[in-house]
Amino acid sequence: MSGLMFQPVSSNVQFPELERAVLALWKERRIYEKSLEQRQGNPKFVFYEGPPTANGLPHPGHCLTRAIKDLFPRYRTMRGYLCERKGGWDTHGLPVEVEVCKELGIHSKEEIEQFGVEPFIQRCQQSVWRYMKQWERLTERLGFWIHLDEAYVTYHQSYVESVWWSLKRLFERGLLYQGHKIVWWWAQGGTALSSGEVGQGYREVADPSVYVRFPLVDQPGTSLLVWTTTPWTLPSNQFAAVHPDLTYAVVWDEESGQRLILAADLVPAIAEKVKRELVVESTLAGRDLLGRRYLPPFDYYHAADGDRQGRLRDGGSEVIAWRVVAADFVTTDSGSGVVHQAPAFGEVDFDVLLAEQARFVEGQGPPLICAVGPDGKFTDEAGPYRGRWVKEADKDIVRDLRSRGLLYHFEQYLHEYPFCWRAEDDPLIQYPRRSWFIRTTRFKDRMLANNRQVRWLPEHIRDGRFGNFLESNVDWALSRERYWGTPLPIWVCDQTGRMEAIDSYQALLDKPGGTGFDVWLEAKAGNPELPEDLKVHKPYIDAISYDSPFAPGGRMRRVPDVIDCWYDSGAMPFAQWGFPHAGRETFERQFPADFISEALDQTRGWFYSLLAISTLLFGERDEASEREAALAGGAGPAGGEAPAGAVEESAHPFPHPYRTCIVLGLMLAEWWESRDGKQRYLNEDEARQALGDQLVKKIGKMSKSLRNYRSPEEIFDVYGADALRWYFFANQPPWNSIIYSERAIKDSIPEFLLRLWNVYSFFVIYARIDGFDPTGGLDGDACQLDAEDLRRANGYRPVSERAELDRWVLSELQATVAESIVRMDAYDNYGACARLSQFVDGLSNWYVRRSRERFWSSDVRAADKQDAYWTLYECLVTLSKLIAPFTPFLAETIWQNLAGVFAGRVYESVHLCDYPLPQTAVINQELSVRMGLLRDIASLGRSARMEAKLKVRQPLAKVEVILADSQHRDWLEQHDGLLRDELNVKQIEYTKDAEKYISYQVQPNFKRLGPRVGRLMPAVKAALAQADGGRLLAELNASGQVVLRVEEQSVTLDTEDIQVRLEARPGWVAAQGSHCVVVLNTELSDELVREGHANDLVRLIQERRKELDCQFTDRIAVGLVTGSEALRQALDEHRETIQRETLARHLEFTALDSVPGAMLSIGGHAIELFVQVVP
RNA sequence: GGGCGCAUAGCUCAGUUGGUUAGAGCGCGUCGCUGAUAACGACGAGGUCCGAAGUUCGAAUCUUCGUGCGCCCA
Repeated sequence: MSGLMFQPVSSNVQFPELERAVLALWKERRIYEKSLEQRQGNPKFVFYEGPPTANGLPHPGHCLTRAIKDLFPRYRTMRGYLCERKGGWDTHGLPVEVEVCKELGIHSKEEIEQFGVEPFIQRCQQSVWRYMKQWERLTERLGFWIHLDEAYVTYHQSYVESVWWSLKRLFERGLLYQGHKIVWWWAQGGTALSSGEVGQGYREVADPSVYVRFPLVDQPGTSLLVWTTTPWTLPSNQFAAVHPDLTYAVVWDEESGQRLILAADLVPAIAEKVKRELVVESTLAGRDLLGRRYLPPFDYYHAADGDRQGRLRDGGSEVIAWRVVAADFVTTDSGSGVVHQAPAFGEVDFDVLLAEQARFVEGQGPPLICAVGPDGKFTDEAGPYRGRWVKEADKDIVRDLRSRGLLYHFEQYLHEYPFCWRAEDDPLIQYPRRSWFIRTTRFKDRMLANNRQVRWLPEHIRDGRFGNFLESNVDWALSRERYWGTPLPIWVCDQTGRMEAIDSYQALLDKPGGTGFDVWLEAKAGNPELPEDLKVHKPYIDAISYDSPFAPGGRMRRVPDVIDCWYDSGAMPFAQWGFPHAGRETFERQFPADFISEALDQTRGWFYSLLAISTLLFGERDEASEREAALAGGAGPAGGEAPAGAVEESAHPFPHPYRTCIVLGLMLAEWWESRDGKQRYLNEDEARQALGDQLVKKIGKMSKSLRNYRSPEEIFDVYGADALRWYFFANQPPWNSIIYSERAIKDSIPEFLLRLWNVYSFFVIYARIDGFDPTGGLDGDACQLDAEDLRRANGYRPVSERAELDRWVLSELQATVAESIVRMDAYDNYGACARLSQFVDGLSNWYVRRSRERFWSSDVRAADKQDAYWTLYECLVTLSKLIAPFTPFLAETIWQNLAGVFAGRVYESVHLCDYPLPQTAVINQELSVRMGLLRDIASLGRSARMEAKLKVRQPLAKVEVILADSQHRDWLEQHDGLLRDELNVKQIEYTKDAEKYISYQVQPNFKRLGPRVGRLMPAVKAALAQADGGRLLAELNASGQVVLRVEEQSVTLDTEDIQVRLEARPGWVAAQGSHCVVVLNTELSDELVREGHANDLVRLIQERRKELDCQFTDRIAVGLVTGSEALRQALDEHRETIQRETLARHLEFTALDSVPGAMLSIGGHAIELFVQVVP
């Protein structure tokens, strides 16, 4: 015996307090580290951390991600895998620059340059960690075990050089190229905006809406009628687009004396606009217009190139521009059905240009025309408009068109248009920028093949959102004209324009004639605090140049761009280890990931960047693609350098870089506000108090500015991390959108945590009273307190020798173990939680409830009592392991106490234990069914009592139970003690022939009969319903089958082909369930009534004990004064029971002088009750 | 405009391969229990399973169309 006792358990549990103690324990004993050390050499479970940006406060959504990211690694670790968890931080990108700009009170790139790129990126580097402490605190408090101190950081030199290596590989294989990209451009600031930023800046504005005539070259007097809302793009016009399948009309406009061509469907609308009749002369298909030449409204380019022809790839030649082309995006929703194309200022227009260029022999197609400079002002090529800000020139352009008779109609047009979110008076324009691209489109099929191997949860992501996204893949626009990011490692020869990629700082140092390294060295000398990692960043890296290998005297200088920070994050599988410059082995070991998880918004973010980069770099070998890649390499900008031989080494079979990906739903906020929306509350009660009924419940996006959610810290402090975790895991599959509802989080406490706590507390209270000691006889190492270990202890009897209830609950326990494993192996935390919850409910509301008396029994040594302790102990210890990945704090608290009595002979933390394996021999399916039936009967009995208004304290003489199926009857009869007790009746009778109480309704077993009788089903159903159920059953029981005549056919049914329902006949106090009917005998004898009175008194005394704050073991004296002789006799008759139940040493029918009495009533008789604690 | 998803009780959500009494929690009502109790438990009321059409002996579940909402893209 250890001599140790379980620590007393507070019934007033404060989970947050317990959790803080657990955190301290983990830290002090290095439990997380030990959980890894213990699994060294075991199979790997590879987890990748999707790097959060520490450039903002963590919010509740991050709690969900981090909770799920903790759950499965914890689970797998307990299952014996080695799951290393390396943290990571995403540190580059525009958001960081914006943060710093805010701090400096500046906006534009110009201002950044004035401030100085060097101090700017130094500030970016410092800014990144601003919220680090909060992130770390949240991570730890939530119980997310991950190595933060060894986290990868995307701006670190080793990380950047890994990224460089990968880009060099792509470059050398011809997969990195320069092209144009049409971006939303903030001309005043000289920068492109991300789609997120653009989305923030939409406002409704009035813009000109103009209908312009484009006269046809070969048909004087006839014009295309072209619509645009951006007149300033007209000088850069290159084409007019029609839909080939639309019908176009040639109309005669009397007033202008012109023929116009426009979509036939739009003729009435246009006629109404110009308020005159347009006579349709003829119609033609859009395709018939293709190739027709027109005169653009401005001839700045047309004057020189209007007749220029180019050779086509397919032979022949064509004019390069100013003709009608086909485009699918043309509709008749608005405009004229003929669309002005200025490829420089619209993405779809640009695609049209690319398609046109592709038709021509290289170099002979249409160039990109752009009469606007990056400052948003017209260039010299735009004649009189040169130097004018485009939006301001609109008016003059319209005036000009009108004066030349080209303007057909003008109006104002209200629409949403984006403005710069940092300078709200500045409209954005679409504008072409030189940009670097990764040729991902060439790998579309391989990405799709890779994607098909990934296990997506939910499954529809694979072929749905993500699959579709891959299908519509466009080349990855990689470069950013910004400052704080991984520099694009391309150096260009200033003589020949030829380029090469660099994969490390050392490679630069090794280059002949290298200069510019001193810029960094001087900066470092001036400020020794500067992190070494900054030397691979702008502006230091830009200073480095070296001798060109391509031309004598030429110098190699870096392109100015940095890269998209999504590329950084997608490179993490190898870059986190510095691969291939370092960490080769680790990378091979930790690739691919078994499991990743992020929210849905990462579909086009991290999920894509990971898959794309991985497929391009490590894709399966496939000869066709290799050939293609080699070919592309030949056409690449470096000019035909053969790819280095590294791909073959690192080809991996799909899927990679992740095998399983849980896509989490978005998290929504819940709040209440006044009808006018001015007052906002996070809590319904508060809202109700302030607003009365004038409140509106809102569910919507979380918003920092609305402050419509509570901070995670507050939730932790009030309810605890386990409550939040359980809410996340148990309330919905993780991919559903989830409402961050304080109420719901709070509710997860009584539903699960508190219920389990109460069972645990119950156990400890009695174990302490009775001195139950599991360590007795259990010498040596008790390991993790498995059944194997416990078996050796004194008083632990084989399960088969224990009471039915014990065998039942242990069977349920093992079934729960089995199912939890199946579910969790399938990443189904929701299903696992449901099963765990169901078990705890059974444990609390059936096992403990029905076992109470065993724990109260005064015979401490009795085997039955010992069995009860062992059973409950095993359930709780096993549960603490089962719930450990879900609610690690509660699990640890329970383990520390229940296993703590072994003082050093068991694992020091539940998180070092193995996840339990099911003892299948203990699972008893039949017992489970039978106990279920028993509980059903109990429930029906209570229902019937309720209906008859007979409270449970009033004993009844008898209930009768009629079963639809007699299969389990014998067993039920033998085990009716539980039921008698639960229903408080003297006798339970299973009536065989019960036609007195019920009628039988026979229904077909649809599932079984469906395939056999098919169309006859309704007739069979009717025939069965009409038949005399009792006779039918009797026949079936006698002969095993029955023949039915239905629609001239005979159908033979056996016992399995039917389902019997029972219906209680009216006139009885009864309740019917699907399998049985319970009938109550409501006759009350005097004797029963007297017993009821005694029960009433017991309850009154217990209540009094509680008021007096009695200890569970306190003995009392009871005094009773009543004027009713009948009541006095009744109580006297049961005095033994009363005294036993209430631990009353004395019970006298006199007042106790030393304490005040309480005036009460039993069965309508007044009684005064005195209770006093006695020593 | 396209893609994906969602729509089930007053609220938040489950619902296995289609099988005939559609579930849980909260809230509400009634009652009970209290020697586990910031409690807990039982019982009850509460459903056109968004609408329409179809497939089928049978549809919340499968198909098509529509409506509304959300997300992503244009």
